[in-house]
Amino acid sequence: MDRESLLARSQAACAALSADDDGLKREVLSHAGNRWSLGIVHALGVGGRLRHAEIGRRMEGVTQRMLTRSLRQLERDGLIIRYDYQEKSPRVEYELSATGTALLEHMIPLWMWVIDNAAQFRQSRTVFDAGELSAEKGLQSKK
Amino acid sequence: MDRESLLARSQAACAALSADDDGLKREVLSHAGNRWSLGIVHALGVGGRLRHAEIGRRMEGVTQRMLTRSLRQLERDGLIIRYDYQEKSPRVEYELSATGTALLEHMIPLWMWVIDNAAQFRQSRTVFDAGELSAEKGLQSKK
DNA sequence: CAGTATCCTTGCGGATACTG
DNA sequence: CAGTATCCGCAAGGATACTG
Repeated sequence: MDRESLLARSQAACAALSADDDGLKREVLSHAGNRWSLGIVHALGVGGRLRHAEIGRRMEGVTQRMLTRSLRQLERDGLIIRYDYQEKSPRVEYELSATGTALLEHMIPLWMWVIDNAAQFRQSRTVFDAGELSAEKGLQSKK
Repeated sequence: MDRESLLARSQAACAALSADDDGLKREVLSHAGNRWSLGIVHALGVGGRLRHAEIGRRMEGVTQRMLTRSLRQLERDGLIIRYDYQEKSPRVEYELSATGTALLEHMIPLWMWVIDNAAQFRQSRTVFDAGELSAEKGLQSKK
């Protein structure tokens, strides 16, 4: 693709967006970026209404604490709804809210593209501090 | 919106996505979630090709260190391109790559929706540990 | 100007134990 | 089962000073 059309396209892309909203976007991203949030939304999107433990079962590696935390956060964000049956052997279910569903839907085109371009991202990991000082010195033993 | 169509829509939304890709999605999110990355991509989307300092000027509050870090990360991710003019009074410019532009474009519909639904997100901040123990006790003095 | 080099704070995320 | 309550490590992010 040539530079010019590239520039034109990206500017067109941004025409509708103001920098003022960056904070807002980052906030949304941080919600989804909360390590488990995205998986939970996805699980609820597929599974409908699920119990706490069932969600946990679908998410390899999550601890109870982080699951509860993430669910609470998502609830506060208005993305999911919590149903507490008030039974004495606890029974709580979660479900995507209308907002949560809409968010999920609006992410689809992005994910589709991401998956198609997976190769672009696979190799790069957040390195940051490492490599800052040793980029070509051969890696020092980590420990 | 009634529950049933909601469920149907969310399931349709997920039909194309497998859980296996969640790691990948989170990786992409984490790139964009790097506090400044999104703003940089946005700035470059609007501004075209910009110098280091010019980007810094457009991003209220960023430190040199974080700016350089984020730029390097984005470069490693293949989202931006770095042009070093090798002049003795340093002159470096950055520009969105084809991949970066495409990513930006694919995010537009999402941001449009987010902005329209800003009210949903404005109030909720990541609280996590705070409020875990005091949700309704009245907030304790922070500091 | 465009970075490095250091040092430091914050808080996310994990491990584990306990409870109604 | 669905949480709380603690404790902890580590990486992100910031502040500041210095350099080619």
